[in-house]
Amino acid sequence: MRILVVEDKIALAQALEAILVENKYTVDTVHDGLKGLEYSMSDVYDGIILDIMLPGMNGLEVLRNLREERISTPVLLLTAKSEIEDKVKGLDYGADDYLTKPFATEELLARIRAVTRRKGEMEIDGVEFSDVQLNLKTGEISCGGNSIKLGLKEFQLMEMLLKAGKQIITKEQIIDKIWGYESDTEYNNVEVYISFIRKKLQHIHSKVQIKTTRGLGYSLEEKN
Amino acid sequence: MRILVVEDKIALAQALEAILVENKYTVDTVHDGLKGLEYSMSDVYDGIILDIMLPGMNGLEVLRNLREERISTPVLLLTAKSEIEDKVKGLDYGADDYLTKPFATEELLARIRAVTRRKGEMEIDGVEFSDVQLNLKTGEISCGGNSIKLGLKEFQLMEMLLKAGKQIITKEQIIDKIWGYESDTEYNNVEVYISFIRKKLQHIHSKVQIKTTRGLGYSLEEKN
DNA sequence: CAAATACCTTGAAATAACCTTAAGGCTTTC
DNA sequence: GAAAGCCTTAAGGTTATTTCAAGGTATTTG
Repeated sequence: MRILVVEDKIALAQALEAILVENKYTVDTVHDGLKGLEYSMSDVYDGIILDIMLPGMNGLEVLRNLREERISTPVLLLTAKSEIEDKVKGLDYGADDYLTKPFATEELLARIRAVTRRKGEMEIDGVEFSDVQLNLKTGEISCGGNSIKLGLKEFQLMEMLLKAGKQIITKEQIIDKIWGYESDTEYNNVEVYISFIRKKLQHIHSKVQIKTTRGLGYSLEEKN
Repeated sequence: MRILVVEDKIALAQALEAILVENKYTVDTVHDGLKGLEYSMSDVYDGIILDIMLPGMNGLEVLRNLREERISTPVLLLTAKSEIEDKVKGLDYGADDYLTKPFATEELLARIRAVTRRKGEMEIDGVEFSDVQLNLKTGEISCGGNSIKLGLKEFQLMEMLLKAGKQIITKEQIIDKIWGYESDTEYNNVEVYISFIRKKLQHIHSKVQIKTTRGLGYSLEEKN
Protein backbone atom coordinates (compact mmCIF):
# COMPACT_ATOMS: atom_id res chain seq x y z
CA MET A 1 0.00 0.00 0.00
CA ARG A 2 1.49 3.27 -1.14
CA ILE A 3 0.31 6.48 0.44
CA LEU A 4 1.04 10.08 -0.51
CA VAL A 5 1.09 12.65 2.29
CA VAL A 6 0.64 16.28 1.27
CA GLU A 7 1.26 18.46 4.32
CA ASP A 8 3.27 21.64 4.68
CA LYS A 9 3.91 21.63 8.39
CA ILE A 10 7.08 19.61 8.65
CA ALA A 11 6.44 18.31 12.16
CA LEU A 12 2.99 16.99 11.31
CA ALA A 13 4.19 15.55 8.03
CA GLN A 14 6.90 13.62 9.79
CA ALA A 15 4.50 12.40 12.43
CA LEU A 16 2.08 11.11 9.78
CA GLU A 17 4.87 9.45 7.89
CA ALA A 18 6.11 7.78 11.08
CA ILE A 19 2.68 6.44 11.95
CA LEU A 20 2.10 5.12 8.48
CA VAL A 21 5.51 3.54 8.06
CA GLU A 22 5.03 1.92 11.45
CA ASN A 23 1.92 0.32 10.03
CA LYS A 24 3.65 -1.03 6.97
CA TYR A 25 2.55 1.53 4.42
CA THR A 26 4.97 2.84 1.87
CA VAL A 27 4.93 6.62 2.15
CA ASP A 28 5.90 9.58 -0.02
CA THR A 29 5.70 13.05 1.48
CA VAL A 30 5.56 16.43 -0.23
CA HIS A 31 5.10 19.86 1.29
CA ASP A 32 3.10 21.98 -1.13
CA GLY A 33 0.01 21.78 -3.33
CA LEU A 34 1.70 21.87 -6.69
CA LYS A 35 4.03 19.01 -5.90
CA GLY A 36 1.07 17.22 -4.37
CA LEU A 37 -0.86 17.43 -7.60
CA GLU A 38 2.16 16.45 -9.66
CA TYR A 39 2.81 13.35 -7.58
CA SER A 40 -0.87 12.38 -7.46
CA MET A 41 -1.13 12.52 -11.22
CA SER A 42 1.22 9.59 -11.52
CA ASP A 43 -1.72 7.51 -10.32
CA VAL A 44 0.39 5.03 -8.43
CA TYR A 45 -0.98 5.66 -4.95
CA ASP A 46 -3.53 3.64 -3.05
CA GLY A 47 -4.49 6.67 -1.00
CA ILE A 48 -3.68 10.35 -0.51
CA ILE A 49 -3.72 12.28 2.75
CA LEU A 50 -4.25 15.87 1.78
CA ASP A 51 -4.14 18.94 4.00
CA ILE A 52 -6.48 21.74 2.95
CA MET A 53 -4.28 24.65 4.01
CA LEU A 54 -1.25 24.54 1.78
CA PRO A 55 1.15 27.03 0.22
CA GLY A 56 0.90 27.47 -3.54
CA MET A 57 -2.26 25.59 -4.34
CA ASN A 58 -4.68 24.63 -1.60
CA GLY A 59 -5.89 21.12 -0.97
CA LEU A 60 -9.34 21.57 -2.45
CA GLU A 61 -7.82 22.87 -5.67
CA VAL A 62 -5.52 19.88 -5.85
CA LEU A 63 -8.46 17.61 -5.28
CA ARG A 64 -10.60 19.26 -7.92
CA ASN A 65 -7.84 19.06 -10.50
CA LEU A 66 -7.24 15.46 -9.70
CA ARG A 67 -10.88 14.46 -10.13
CA GLU A 68 -11.13 16.44 -13.33
CA GLU A 69 -8.36 14.30 -14.68
CA ARG A 70 -10.43 11.28 -13.71
CA ILE A 71 -7.90 10.06 -11.21
CA SER A 72 -9.87 8.32 -8.55
CA THR A 73 -7.31 7.59 -5.88
CA PRO A 74 -9.04 7.80 -2.51
CA VAL A 75 -8.40 11.09 -0.75
CA LEU A 76 -8.55 11.74 2.96
CA LEU A 77 -8.83 15.46 3.63
CA LEU A 78 -7.08 16.93 6.62
CA THR A 79 -8.00 20.22 8.24
CA ALA A 80 -7.98 22.24 11.40
CA LYS A 81 -11.47 23.56 10.86
CA SER A 82 -14.49 21.39 11.34
CA GLU A 83 -16.96 23.79 9.82
CA ILE A 84 -19.82 22.16 8.03
CA GLU A 85 -19.42 24.28 4.89
CA ASP A 86 -15.86 23.10 4.49
CA LYS A 87 -16.85 19.49 4.88
CA VAL A 88 -19.62 19.90 2.37
CA LYS A 89 -17.30 21.47 -0.15
CA GLY A 90 -14.59 18.88 0.38
CA LEU A 91 -16.91 15.95 -0.01
CA ASP A 92 -18.53 17.45 -3.08
CA TYR A 93 -15.15 17.99 -4.66
CA GLY A 94 -14.60 14.27 -4.50
CA ALA A 95 -12.92 13.61 -1.18
CA ASP A 96 -13.58 10.19 0.23
CA ASP A 97 -13.32 11.14 3.84
CA TYR A 98 -12.49 13.90 6.19
CA LEU A 99 -10.35 14.12 9.27
CA THR A 100 -10.16 17.11 11.61
CA LYS A 101 -7.05 18.01 13.54
CA PRO A 102 -6.27 17.02 16.14
CA PHE A 103 -7.03 13.37 15.61
CA ALA A 104 -6.23 10.09 17.30
CA THR A 105 -3.76 7.78 15.62
CA GLU A 106 -6.29 4.98 15.69
CA GLU A 107 -8.89 7.04 13.90
CA LEU A 108 -6.43 8.02 11.21
CA LEU A 109 -5.53 4.40 10.59
CA ALA A 110 -9.14 3.28 10.57
CA ARG A 111 -10.10 5.90 8.03
CA ILE A 112 -7.18 5.05 5.83
CA ARG A 113 -8.16 1.41 5.92
CA ALA A 114 -11.79 2.24 5.18
CA VAL A 115 -10.96 4.50 2.30
CA THR A 116 -8.45 2.25 0.61
CA ARG A 117 -10.49 -0.87 1.10
CA ARG A 118 -13.43 0.51 -0.82
CA LYS A 119 -11.40 1.27 -3.92
CA GLY A 120 -9.41 -1.90 -3.71
CA GLU A 121 -12.51 -3.95 -4.26
CA MET A 122 -13.12 -2.54 -7.70
CA GLU A 123 -14.34 -5.36 -9.82
CA ILE A 124 -12.94 -6.10 -13.21
CA ASP A 125 -15.50 -5.73 -15.91
CA GLY A 126 -13.89 -7.46 -18.81
CA VAL A 127 -12.32 -10.72 -19.84
CA GLU A 128 -9.47 -11.00 -22.27
CA PHE A 129 -7.17 -13.28 -24.17
CA SER A 130 -4.04 -12.12 -25.92
CA ASP A 131 -4.89 -8.90 -27.74
CA VAL A 132 -8.69 -8.96 -27.57
CA GLN A 133 -10.82 -7.99 -24.70
CA LEU A 134 -14.54 -8.32 -24.21
CA ASN A 135 -16.15 -5.52 -22.29
CA LEU A 136 -18.91 -7.08 -20.28
CA LYS A 137 -20.58 -3.75 -19.75
CA THR A 138 -20.77 -2.61 -23.32
CA GLY A 139 -20.89 -5.95 -25.09
CA GLU A 140 -18.06 -5.08 -27.45
CA ILE A 141 -14.84 -6.81 -28.30
CA SER A 142 -11.84 -4.67 -28.98
CA CYS A 143 -8.26 -4.98 -30.10
CA GLY A 144 -5.97 -1.99 -30.13
CA GLY A 145 -8.12 0.90 -31.24
CA ASN A 146 -10.72 -1.14 -33.08
CA SER A 147 -13.87 -2.43 -31.56
CA ILE A 148 -17.09 -3.98 -32.73
CA LYS A 149 -20.41 -4.78 -31.18
CA LEU A 150 -21.55 -8.35 -30.62
CA GLY A 151 -25.09 -9.66 -30.65
CA LEU A 152 -26.39 -11.42 -27.57
CA LYS A 153 -25.58 -14.97 -28.60
CA GLU A 154 -22.24 -13.93 -30.02
CA PHE A 155 -21.52 -12.18 -26.77
CA GLN A 156 -22.32 -15.18 -24.64
CA LEU A 157 -20.32 -17.50 -26.83
CA MET A 158 -17.34 -15.16 -26.91
CA GLU A 159 -17.44 -14.93 -23.15
CA MET A 160 -17.26 -18.69 -22.88
CA LEU A 161 -14.38 -18.87 -25.30
CA LEU A 162 -12.39 -16.17 -23.55
CA LYS A 163 -12.89 -17.74 -20.17
CA ALA A 164 -11.80 -21.12 -21.48
CA GLY A 165 -8.84 -19.67 -23.37
CA LYS A 166 -6.72 -22.46 -24.78
CA GLN A 167 -8.93 -25.11 -23.30
CA ILE A 168 -11.38 -26.76 -25.60
CA ILE A 169 -15.08 -26.33 -25.09
CA THR A 170 -17.52 -28.65 -26.84
CA LYS A 171 -20.62 -27.74 -28.75
CA GLU A 172 -22.50 -29.67 -26.14
CA GLN A 173 -21.23 -27.36 -23.44
CA ILE A 174 -22.00 -24.33 -25.53
CA ILE A 175 -25.56 -25.39 -26.22
CA ASP A 176 -26.14 -26.35 -22.62
CA LYS A 177 -24.95 -23.01 -21.39
CA ILE A 178 -26.39 -20.66 -23.97
CA TRP A 179 -29.55 -22.39 -25.13
CA GLY A 180 -30.29 -24.42 -22.03
CA TYR A 181 -29.59 -28.07 -21.43
CA GLU A 182 -32.85 -29.36 -22.77
CA SER A 183 -32.88 -27.37 -25.95
CA ASP A 184 -32.92 -29.25 -29.24
CA THR A 185 -30.78 -26.70 -31.01
CA GLU A 186 -28.72 -28.11 -33.84
CA TYR A 187 -24.94 -28.10 -33.73
CA ASN A 188 -25.07 -26.16 -36.92
CA ASN A 189 -26.33 -23.22 -34.99
CA VAL A 190 -23.18 -23.07 -32.95
CA GLU A 191 -21.14 -23.30 -36.10
CA VAL A 192 -22.98 -20.34 -37.49
CA TYR A 193 -22.12 -18.22 -34.49
CA ILE A 194 -18.51 -19.35 -34.49
CA SER A 195 -18.41 -18.19 -38.05
CA PHE A 196 -19.87 -14.80 -37.11
CA ILE A 197 -17.34 -14.30 -34.37
CA ARG A 198 -14.44 -15.30 -36.60
CA LYS A 199 -15.49 -12.63 -39.05
CA LYS A 200 -15.63 -10.03 -36.32
CA LEU A 201 -12.25 -11.01 -34.93
CA GLN A 202 -10.73 -10.47 -38.35
CA HIS A 203 -12.51 -7.18 -38.66
CA ILE A 204 -10.72 -5.76 -35.61
CA HIS A 205 -7.42 -7.26 -36.80
CA SER A 206 -6.88 -9.41 -33.80
CA LYS A 207 -4.24 -12.10 -33.64
CA VAL A 208 -6.68 -14.34 -31.84
CA GLN A 209 -8.25 -17.17 -33.78
CA ILE A 210 -10.84 -19.74 -32.97
CA LYS A 211 -9.31 -23.12 -33.53
CA THR A 212 -11.55 -26.06 -34.18
CA THR A 213 -10.55 -29.49 -33.05
CA ARG A 214 -12.54 -31.97 -35.03
CA GLY A 215 -14.82 -34.10 -33.01
CA LEU A 216 -14.00 -32.23 -29.83
CA GLY A 217 -14.80 -28.56 -29.95
CA TYR A 218 -13.37 -25.06 -30.09
CA SER A 219 -10.58 -23.16 -28.37
CA LEU A 220 -8.65 -19.93 -28.75
CA GLU A 221 -5.16 -19.55 -30.08
CA GLU A 222 -2.82 -16.84 -31.25
CA LYS A 223 -1.89 -16.51 -34.87
CA ASN A 224 1.91 -16.14 -35.48
CA MET B 1 -31.23 7.21 -6.67
CA ARG B 2 -32.71 4.72 -4.27
CA ILE B 3 -31.90 4.99 -0.58
CA LEU B 4 -32.71 2.63 2.25
CA VAL B 5 -33.28 4.16 5.68
CA VAL B 6 -32.91 1.84 8.66
CA GLU B 7 -34.01 3.71 11.77
CA ASP B 8 -36.25 2.56 14.58
CA LYS B 9 -37.36 5.92 15.90
CA ILE B 10 -40.38 6.68 13.77
CA ALA B 11 -40.14 10.46 14.03
CA LEU B 12 -36.52 10.52 12.88
CA ALA B 13 -37.19 7.96 10.19
CA GLN B 14 -39.99 10.06 8.78
CA ALA B 15 -37.89 13.20 8.93
CA LEU B 16 -35.10 11.51 7.00
CA GLU B 17 -37.48 10.17 4.44
CA ALA B 18 -39.06 13.60 3.97
CA ILE B 19 -35.71 15.28 3.43
CA LEU B 20 -34.61 12.66 0.97
CA VAL B 21 -37.82 12.54 -1.02
CA GLU B 22 -37.73 16.33 -1.20
CA ASN B 23 -34.38 15.92 -2.92
CA LYS B 24 -35.67 13.44 -5.47
CA TYR B 25 -34.35 10.31 -3.88
CA THR B 26 -36.49 7.22 -3.91
CA VAL B 27 -36.70 6.02 -0.35
CA ASP B 28 -37.56 2.79 1.42
CA THR B 29 -37.74 2.81 5.19
CA VAL B 30 -37.59 -0.07 7.66
CA HIS B 31 -37.54 0.05 11.44
CA ASP B 32 -35.38 -2.83 12.61
CA GLY B 33 -32.06 -4.44 11.91
CA LEU B 34 -33.33 -7.70 10.50
CA LYS B 35 -35.56 -6.04 7.94
CA GLY B 36 -32.72 -3.68 7.23
CA LEU B 37 -30.41 -6.54 6.35
CA GLU B 38 -33.07 -8.29 4.32
CA TYR B 39 -33.80 -5.23 2.21
CA SER B 40 -30.13 -4.37 1.78
CA MET B 41 -29.43 -7.82 0.43
CA SER B 42 -31.52 -7.10 -2.64
CA ASP B 43 -28.58 -4.94 -3.71
CA VAL B 44 -30.66 -2.34 -5.50
CA TYR B 45 -29.83 0.63 -3.31
CA ASP B 46 -27.43 3.42 -4.08
CA GLY B 47 -26.95 4.11 -0.41
CA ILE B 48 -28.05 2.97 3.04
CA ILE B 49 -28.53 5.18 6.07
CA LEU B 50 -28.10 2.92 9.01
CA ASP B 51 -28.67 3.69 12.67
CA ILE B 52 -26.37 1.83 15.04
CA MET B 53 -28.84 1.46 17.90
CA LEU B 54 -31.58 -0.79 16.61
CA PRO B 55 -33.90 -3.42 18.02
CA GLY B 56 -33.23 -7.00 17.00
CA MET B 57 -29.88 -6.71 15.28
CA ASN B 58 -27.77 -3.63 15.75
CA GLY B 59 -26.44 -1.52 12.92
CA LEU B 60 -22.88 -2.77 13.12
CA GLU B 61 -24.09 -6.35 12.88
CA VAL B 62 -26.17 -5.52 9.84
CA LEU B 63 -23.18 -3.86 8.26
CA ARG B 64 -20.86 -6.76 8.98
CA ASN B 65 -23.29 -9.26 7.51
CA LEU B 66 -23.75 -7.13 4.46
CA ARG B 67 -20.06 -6.85 3.76
CA GLU B 68 -19.61 -10.54 4.32
CA GLU B 69 -22.10 -11.13 1.55
CA ARG B 70 -19.94 -8.91 -0.62
CA ILE B 71 -22.58 -6.26 -0.99
CA SER B 72 -20.79 -2.98 -1.33
CA THR B 73 -23.60 -0.48 -1.22
CA PRO B 74 -22.29 2.67 0.48
CA VAL B 75 -23.38 2.88 4.10
CA LEU B 76 -23.75 6.01 6.15
CA LEU B 77 -23.77 5.17 9.85
CA LEU B 78 -25.95 7.17 12.17
CA THR B 79 -25.38 7.42 15.89
CA ALA B 80 -25.82 9.55 18.96
CA LYS B 81 -22.35 8.84 20.25
CA SER B 82 -19.30 10.36 18.71
CA GLU B 83 -16.78 8.22 20.49
CA ILE B 84 -13.70 7.46 18.52
CA GLU B 85 -13.78 3.73 19.27
CA ASP B 86 -17.22 3.50 17.75
CA LYS B 87 -16.11 5.34 14.67
CA VAL B 88 -13.12 3.08 14.33
CA LYS B 89 -15.23 -0.02 14.64
CA GLY B 90 -17.82 1.26 12.19
CA LEU B 91 -15.28 2.18 9.58
CA ASP B 92 -13.46 -1.10 9.97
CA TYR B 93 -16.69 -2.98 9.50
CA GLY B 94 -17.01 -1.35 6.11
CA ALA B 95 -19.02 1.81 6.69
CA ASP B 96 -18.33 4.58 4.23
CA ASP B 97 -19.08 7.47 6.48
CA TYR B 98 -20.33 8.47 9.81
CA LEU B 99 -22.87 11.02 10.96
CA THR B 100 -23.50 11.96 14.57
CA LYS B 101 -26.88 13.09 15.78
CA PRO B 102 -27.95 15.82 15.78
CA PHE B 103 -26.90 16.83 12.30
CA ALA B 104 -27.64 19.62 9.85
CA THR B 105 -29.79 18.77 6.82
CA GLU B 106 -27.10 20.17 4.55
CA GLU B 107 -24.47 17.94 6.02
CA LEU B 108 -26.66 14.90 5.64
CA LEU B 109 -27.23 15.66 1.98
CA ALA B 110 -23.58 16.38 1.35
CA ARG B 111 -22.54 13.11 2.90
CA ILE B 112 -25.15 11.19 0.98
CA ARG B 113 -23.94 12.77 -2.20
CA ALA B 114 -20.32 12.04 -1.36
CA VAL B 115 -20.98 8.49 -0.42
CA THR B 116 -23.20 7.61 -3.36
CA ARG B 117 -21.01 9.28 -5.88
CA ARG B 118 -19.32 6.74 -8.02
CA LYS B 119 -15.70 6.50 -7.14
CA GLY B 120 -13.78 9.47 -8.36
CA GLU B 121 -16.62 11.19 -10.13
CA MET B 122 -17.69 14.69 -9.43
CA GLU B 123 -21.22 15.72 -9.02
CA ILE B 124 -22.03 19.09 -7.60
CA ASP B 125 -25.69 19.28 -8.43
CA GLY B 126 -25.88 17.67 -11.77
CA VAL B 127 -24.67 14.74 -13.77
CA GLU B 128 -23.64 14.98 -17.37
CA PHE B 129 -22.53 13.09 -20.42
CA SER B 130 -21.11 14.77 -23.49
CA ASP B 131 -23.24 17.85 -24.18
CA VAL B 132 -26.24 17.18 -21.95
CA GLN B 133 -26.50 17.82 -18.31
CA LEU B 134 -29.21 16.85 -15.89
CA ASN B 135 -29.95 19.33 -13.15
CA LEU B 136 -30.76 17.32 -10.07
CA LYS B 137 -32.54 20.22 -8.44
CA THR B 138 -34.85 21.32 -11.21
CA GLY B 139 -35.17 18.01 -12.99
CA GLU B 140 -34.33 19.49 -16.36
CA ILE B 141 -31.94 18.29 -18.99
CA SER B 142 -30.13 20.91 -20.99
CA CYS B 143 -27.78 21.19 -23.92
CA GLY B 144 -26.30 24.51 -24.96
CA GLY B 145 -29.05 27.05 -24.41
CA ASN B 146 -31.95 24.63 -24.67
CA SER B 147 -33.51 22.81 -21.82
CA ILE B 148 -36.60 20.81 -21.09
CA LYS B 149 -38.24 19.46 -17.99
CA LEU B 150 -38.45 15.75 -17.26
CA GLY B 151 -41.18 13.90 -15.42
CA LEU B 152 -40.17 11.98 -12.32
CA LYS B 153 -39.76 8.61 -13.96
CA GLU B 154 -38.00 10.15 -16.92
CA PHE B 155 -35.73 11.95 -14.48
CA GLN B 156 -34.80 8.82 -12.59
CA LEU B 157 -34.18 6.87 -15.76
CA MET B 158 -32.09 9.66 -17.26
CA GLU B 159 -30.06 9.82 -14.08
CA MET B 160 -29.29 6.13 -14.32
CA LEU B 161 -28.32 6.44 -17.95
CA LEU B 162 -26.06 9.41 -17.34
CA LYS B 163 -24.31 7.71 -14.47
CA ALA B 164 -23.76 4.57 -16.47
CA GLY B 165 -22.61 6.49 -19.55
CA LYS B 166 -21.34 4.10 -22.14
CA GLN B 167 -22.00 1.12 -19.94
CA ILE B 168 -25.09 -0.88 -20.59
CA ILE B 169 -27.86 -1.01 -18.04
CA THR B 170 -30.54 -3.67 -18.33
CA LYS B 171 -34.27 -3.21 -18.07
CA GLU B 172 -34.11 -5.44 -15.05
CA GLN B 173 -31.79 -3.02 -13.31
CA ILE B 174 -33.95 -0.10 -14.33
CA ILE B 175 -37.12 -1.65 -12.99
CA ASP B 176 -35.43 -2.76 -9.77
CA LYS B 177 -34.13 0.69 -9.09
CA ILE B 178 -37.00 2.86 -10.23
CA TRP B 179 -40.06 0.74 -9.53
CA GLY B 180 -38.64 -1.44 -6.76
CA TYR B 181 -37.31 -4.94 -6.96
CA GLU B 182 -40.60 -6.62 -6.23
CA SER B 183 -42.61 -4.68 -8.74
CA ASP B 184 -44.16 -6.49 -11.67
CA THR B 185 -43.79 -3.60 -14.05
CA GLU B 186 -43.61 -4.67 -17.67
CA TYR B 187 -40.51 -4.13 -19.75
CA ASN B 188 -42.66 -2.22 -22.16
CA ASN B 189 -42.98 0.53 -19.62
CA VAL B 190 -39.26 1.07 -19.66
CA GLU B 191 -39.35 1.16 -23.43
CA VAL B 192 -41.99 3.84 -23.34
CA TYR B 193 -39.85 6.04 -21.14
CA ILE B 194 -36.79 5.44 -23.23
CA SER B 195 -38.84 6.62 -26.14
CA PHE B 196 -39.94 9.77 -24.29
CA ILE B 197 -36.39 10.61 -23.32
CA ARG B 198 -35.16 10.08 -26.85
CA LYS B 199 -37.70 12.57 -28.06
CA LYS B 200 -36.65 15.13 -25.47
CA LEU B 201 -32.97 14.64 -26.28
CA GLN B 202 -33.72 15.43 -29.91
CA HIS B 203 -35.78 18.42 -28.88
CA ILE B 204 -32.80 20.08 -27.18
CA HIS B 205 -30.58 19.14 -30.13
CA SER B 206 -28.18 17.06 -28.14
CA LYS B 207 -25.60 14.83 -29.74
CA VAL B 208 -26.32 12.22 -27.12
CA GLN B 209 -28.31 9.19 -28.16
CA ILE B 210 -29.66 6.23 -26.30
CA LYS B 211 -28.32 3.13 -27.91
CA THR B 212 -30.11 -0.14 -27.48
CA THR B 213 -28.26 -3.39 -27.45
CA ARG B 214 -30.80 -6.05 -28.09
CA GLY B 215 -31.10 -8.59 -25.37
CA LEU B 216 -28.78 -6.66 -23.09
CA GLY B 217 -30.02 -3.15 -22.42
CA TYR B 218 -29.42 0.54 -23.03
CA SER B 219 -26.39 2.80 -23.00
CA LEU B 220 -25.49 6.32 -24.06
CA GLU B 221 -23.43 7.27 -27.04
CA GLU B 222 -22.48 10.36 -28.99
CA LYS B 223 -23.81 10.88 -32.45
CA ASN B 224 -21.06 11.91 -34.95
C1' DC C 1 -8.92 -43.13 -53.56
C1' DA C 2 -13.59 -42.80 -52.78
C1' DA C 3 -16.96 -42.18 -49.47
C1' DA C 4 -18.43 -40.77 -45.19
C1' DT C 5 -18.21 -37.45 -41.68
C1' DA C 6 -17.55 -33.12 -39.60
C1' DC C 7 -17.42 -28.53 -40.29
C1' DC C 8 -17.92 -23.78 -42.76
C1' DT C 9 -20.48 -20.14 -44.95
C1' DT C 10 -24.25 -17.85 -46.82
C1' DG C 11 -28.86 -16.22 -47.75
C1' DA C 12 -33.48 -16.20 -46.65
C1' DA C 13 -37.34 -17.19 -43.50
C1' DA C 14 -39.03 -17.08 -38.84
C1' DT C 15 -39.06 -15.13 -34.49
C1' DA C 16 -38.60 -12.31 -30.65
C1' DA C 17 -37.22 -7.82 -29.11
C1' DC C 18 -38.08 -3.35 -29.50
C1' DC C 19 -40.38 1.33 -30.84
C1' DT C 20 -44.06 4.42 -31.05
C1' DT C 21 -48.46 6.20 -30.54
C1' DA C 22 -52.63 6.64 -28.34
C1' DA C 23 -55.93 6.33 -24.82
C1' DG C 24 -57.69 5.58 -20.06
C1' DG C 25 -57.02 6.17 -15.22
C1' DC C 26 -54.89 8.48 -11.61
C1' DT C 27 -53.16 12.42 -9.04
C1' DT C 28 -52.02 17.12 -8.45
C1' DT C 29 -53.02 21.99 -9.22
C1' DC C 30 -55.52 26.04 -9.77
C1' DG D 1 -64.39 20.28 -10.19
C1' DA D 2 -62.11 21.13 -14.43
C1' DA D 3 -57.51 21.11 -16.37
C1' DA D 4 -53.06 19.50 -16.65
C1' DG D 5 -49.68 16.36 -16.08
C1' DC D 6 -48.04 11.80 -15.10
C1' DC D 7 -48.19 6.64 -15.17
C1' DT D 8 -49.52 2.54 -17.23
C1' DT D 9 -51.31 -0.60 -20.63
C1' DA D 10 -52.32 -2.11 -25.09
C1' DA D 11 -51.83 -2.57 -30.14
C1' DG D 12 -49.64 -2.43 -34.45
C1' DG D 13 -45.59 -1.53 -36.95
C1' DT D 14 -40.49 -2.01 -37.37
C1' DT D 15 -36.11 -4.11 -37.10
C1' DA D 16 -32.35 -7.00 -35.45
C1' DT D 17 -31.39 -11.42 -34.12
C1' DT D 18 -31.92 -16.21 -34.46
C1' DT D 19 -32.76 -20.22 -36.84
C1' DC D 20 -32.97 -23.21 -40.74
C1' DA D 21 -31.45 -25.17 -44.86
C1' DA D 22 -28.47 -25.91 -48.70
C1' DG D 23 -24.21 -26.27 -50.99
C1' DG D 24 -19.45 -26.04 -50.21
C1' DT D 25 -14.74 -27.44 -48.16
C1' DA D 26 -11.75 -29.89 -45.25
C1' DT D 27 -10.58 -34.27 -42.75
C1' DT D 28 -10.86 -38.92 -41.57
C1' DT D 29 -11.69 -43.83 -42.64
C1' DG D 30 -12.18 -48.22 -44.98
